[in-house]
Amino acid sequence: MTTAASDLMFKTLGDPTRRAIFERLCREGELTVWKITGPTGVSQPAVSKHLGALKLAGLVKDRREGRETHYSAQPQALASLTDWARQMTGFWERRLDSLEGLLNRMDQ
Amino acid sequence: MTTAASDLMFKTLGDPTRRAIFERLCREGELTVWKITGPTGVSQPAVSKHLGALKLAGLVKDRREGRETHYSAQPQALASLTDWARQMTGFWERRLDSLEGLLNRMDQ
DNA sequence: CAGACTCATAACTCTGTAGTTATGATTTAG
DNA sequence: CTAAATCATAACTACAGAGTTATGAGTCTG
Repeated sequence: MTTAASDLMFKTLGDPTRRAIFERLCREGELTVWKITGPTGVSQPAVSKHLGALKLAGLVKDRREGRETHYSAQPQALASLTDWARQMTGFWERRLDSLEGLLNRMDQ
Repeated sequence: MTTAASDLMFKTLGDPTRRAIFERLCREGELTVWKITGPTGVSQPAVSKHLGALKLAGLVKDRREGRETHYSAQPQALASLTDWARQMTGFWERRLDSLEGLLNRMDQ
């Protein structure tokens, strides 16, 4: 049960600001905290906290270089999310299949 | 930009209780509010509110029958989620490709 | 019709957390 | 060495929302 992983994933990506930061890192690649803070509309400490949460969920990694920290996205982490979705759809389809089977048996 | 759809999706599935309800509907199929309330550990009004949120996000549909309401999962709605994930991974890979191309050109 | 059942809504409380400002720890520049 | 720059942490505030109880609306039973 990877529920624990996807649990943290959903919780982390639930916040719009945090998700916007992650999206930008996916589009633009590695960025410093300063550059990320720019268009977000929130303060630098707020951005740092969001980056900390994303890192805790394994969605980003950081690399210190002098006095600046570079963050980059780790989209592979989204696998636990798509896995969960696939699993949910699977349960649903299997139910349809068994229903179909039942109807077929009733037909005979 | 399907950001609006996936925005609501993430927000809705962000709550553990709500996600547990959705998972159960995927596994067990159509259920009444009463049956859903059972193992959740929360009150019936709380469950009703969660079901309302799930319905608003298009993740479940309801069917009234006498004095009881039957809810069932709509896993197709998860498409906007996996689409978003695919898009994010796509941005990332495209960046790797262009980096690779750049390195190749520098090699020559 | 009276009463039990199922669900939704209203009104309210309370906790989690996203935001703030202030400050400290490092690092670069002059 | 002093000052500016970059980021993280601490302490605090404020609000969204998940939970509660109480109640209403609609439905079946006897």
